[in-house]
Amino acid sequence: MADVKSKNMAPRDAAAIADRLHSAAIHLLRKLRVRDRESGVGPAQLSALSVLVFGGARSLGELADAEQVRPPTMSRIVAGLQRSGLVRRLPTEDGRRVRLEASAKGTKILQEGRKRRVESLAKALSSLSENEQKHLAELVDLLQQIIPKL
Amino acid sequence: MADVKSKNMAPRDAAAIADRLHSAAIHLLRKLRVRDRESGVGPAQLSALSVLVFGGARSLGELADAEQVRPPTMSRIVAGLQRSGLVRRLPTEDGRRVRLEASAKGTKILQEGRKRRVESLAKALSSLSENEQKHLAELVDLLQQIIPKL
DNA sequence: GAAGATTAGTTAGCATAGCTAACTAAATTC
DNA sequence: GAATTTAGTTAGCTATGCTAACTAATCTTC
Repeated sequence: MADVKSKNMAPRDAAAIADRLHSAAIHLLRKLRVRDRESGVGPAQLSALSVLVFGGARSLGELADAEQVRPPTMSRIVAGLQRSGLVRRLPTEDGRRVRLEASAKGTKILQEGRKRRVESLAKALSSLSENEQKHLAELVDLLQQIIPKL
Repeated sequence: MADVKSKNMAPRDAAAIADRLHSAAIHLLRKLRVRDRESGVGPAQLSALSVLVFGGARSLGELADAEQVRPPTMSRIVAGLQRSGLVRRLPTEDGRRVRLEASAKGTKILQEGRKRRVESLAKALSSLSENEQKHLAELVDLLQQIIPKL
């Protein structure tokens, strides 16, 4: 097919994509939540923990920025993580700041959750062709590229 | 040019994909939430309303299934929608069931939200190439295929 | 170096949303 | 007609989001 550069994304297609992407994200998370609940850690806590585990230690404000929530919200999320022994707070030279880092237990719990998600995803992916599976992997890159621009 | 990194999906990459998809969905929704808040309707209410607007009227239990939440949760979501005049409840032949349908106001609010999301998405998409934009639409197709299998 | 301004984080208080358990009311089954 | 099943609600818990207002530490400014 002579598909060409002139084929632009018509405005009405953008609307459909936006709606479907929105809806897909909501329902994807609802499904994954089922498995994540096995960890006994809430979704916001799990996501914040994942930043610390994969991205390294940082301050509360930095973590709030990374998670796109307000400081009071992150303050409570971290309090929960600390109460469960998944995160440690260490003092810094700047007496106002705290340094947050994942504990061994926190790292372990996160990796177990990761394993469960991979299981679920692998099962779901098995309904797609090899090609589609590889394609999906590439497409997640695109999603990650546009999120910071939203 | 600027083509997505073409790497194979080795088994160990499945973990990375699962994590990134999970994280991308979380952060996508956090971004969209900012715009959605302008509607004055919460995310769960907005999503349920969208099912009624685009999918048509149905019972509370059916709506709960579509949204993958428990009946008590949907009961409260619908109560909020009704309180705001976005949804109507009508009796059915089966006295236990209710028929839920979006009101004109509900439909209008949803479409305004859709417009805002499209604006945001279109802006973000503008940083991608033509080709990448088309690919993103395919990603949504794949996501919609795998979500029911999760 | 003290007064004031800024910055980091917490506390308080409100709303939404998720769950389970236990209830009411209607329909179906026996 | 009694018992069971089904649809939805109510009550009560937890987690997450917000803003406003606070404390404490640091930085600025004179």
